Amino acid sequence: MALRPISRRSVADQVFEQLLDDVVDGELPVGEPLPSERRLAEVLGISRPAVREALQRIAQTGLVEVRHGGGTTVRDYRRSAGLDLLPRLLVRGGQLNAAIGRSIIEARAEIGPGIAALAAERGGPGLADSLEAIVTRLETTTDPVAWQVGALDYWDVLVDGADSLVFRLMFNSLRSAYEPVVPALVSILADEVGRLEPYRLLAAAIRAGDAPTARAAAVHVLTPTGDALLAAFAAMDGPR
Amino acid sequence: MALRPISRRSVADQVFEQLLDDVVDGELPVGEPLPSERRLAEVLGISRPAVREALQRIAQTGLVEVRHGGGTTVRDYRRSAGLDLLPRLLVRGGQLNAAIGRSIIEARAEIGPGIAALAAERGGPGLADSLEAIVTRLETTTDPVAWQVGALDYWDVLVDGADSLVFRLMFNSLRSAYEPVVPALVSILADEVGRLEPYRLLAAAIRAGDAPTARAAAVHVLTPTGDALLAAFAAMDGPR
DNA sequence: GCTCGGTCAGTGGTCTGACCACTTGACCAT
DNA sequence: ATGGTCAAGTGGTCAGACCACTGACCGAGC
Repeated sequence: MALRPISRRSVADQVFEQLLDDVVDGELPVGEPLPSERRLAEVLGISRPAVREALQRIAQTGLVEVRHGGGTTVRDYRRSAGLDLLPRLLVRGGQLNAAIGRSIIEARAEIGPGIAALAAERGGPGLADSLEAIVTRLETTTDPVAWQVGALDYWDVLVDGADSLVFRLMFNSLRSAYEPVVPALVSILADEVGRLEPYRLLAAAIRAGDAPTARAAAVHVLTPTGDALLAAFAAMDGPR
Repeated sequence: MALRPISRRSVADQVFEQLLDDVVDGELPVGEPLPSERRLAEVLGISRPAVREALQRIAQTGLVEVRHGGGTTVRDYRRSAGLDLLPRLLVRGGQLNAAIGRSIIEARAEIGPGIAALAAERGGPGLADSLEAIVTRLETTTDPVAWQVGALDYWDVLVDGADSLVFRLMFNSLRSAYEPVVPALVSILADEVGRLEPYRLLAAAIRAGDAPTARAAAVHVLTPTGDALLAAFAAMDGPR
């Protein structure tokens, strides 16, 4: 008997997601005033506090602007939203958005080497030890999903070593977008599972404190999976 | 007569900021359960819905975890918060945090050239036109704050040209952290105002569709101000 | 002695209905 | 044209109540 956990979204959660979708899909055009809180509560058949909680969260995300006495208006999320929105954009309605995925891979390819270089300058041998410990753990990991998550842990440690809060927060945002879709992507990445050599080389460069080499090694860590994913996303998009 | 707009924070806003500060400062240790909503409402002398709105926003930011029936616990914001937290970290209690500032400059130096390269590949002459229009506008700008904001507009357009949603959202987060502190930093950047040549060269590389040159040009755009700010931040930190 | 299944206090989730504070626009007096 | 007044509609806040859930406790049963 294979039971699945019951999902029990709170009312405010559902309103939040519904509003988010409507804004991102453009069903609520930019500049458009939202229905009043009372009206939303009435239409949705819920209480006003529930509407407000959802609305405040939407505002926190930068998708709408709430003005006391002046109504609530839709903002252009491309201009006003932050990176925290990314997870919700990558997968919406259970579907994975290929264009967003492509963008993530591009950004990762650009940022990853920089993180590796900083980590090489600041990490020291202790960091290299931690990285190699993860590589050793990956050696005995056969489940491909667990392997990918382990690779994320490798980067997690690396980002810590870079000692840069901005990169840390960026990584958090990217990770929380990427991690949930790993199971869906794992078949694409099957060939990469077990390729530990690039990770070892990167750890060695970190140990040596050699930033340029670390930068180059990071490229070799990222490129194979990046290319595989880009190809898959291109296929998903279909011939345009 | 120089009038300043009246700031009129809502109750929920104040609770939000107070909780955020307490979490970031570590006054509420990670893993610690928060007081219950009822208790918070009582202690703060406000209603429970107001507490809840603040709490939901804090949870949206990733600083706490709320479990139905199980209380609310503090999370490690370095692991769970996203880049949206950055503006609130850079300036807190009216004070500018030098370590965060340094981190922002580092990240900008790493990401900016990548954006320029992508923009060169994808932008085309139209993008170069827009960029040069901004440069022309900057020529006649004497107010240093306005000049810095104009420079941000330049990057805004450039990011659009890169056609990457991830970089777009990153830029939004960085900009909303940086822009509010421009007035405070403008004296440090006084020497840079009017240095338009790097911006012109970058626009030219974009027009030529020459990604490597654009990347190098971006470095020359970013380095002078970056170095000046890093020096200033180091001075703020004092001799360690 | 151990596990299982209730029980219950405390927590977050939701609702109702009321009032306050603010913005907006129309209208009016100056 | 300017500024004052007012009413309608909006978001902000409050109080109190009830529902749904978690976690710890505890006794019955093996």
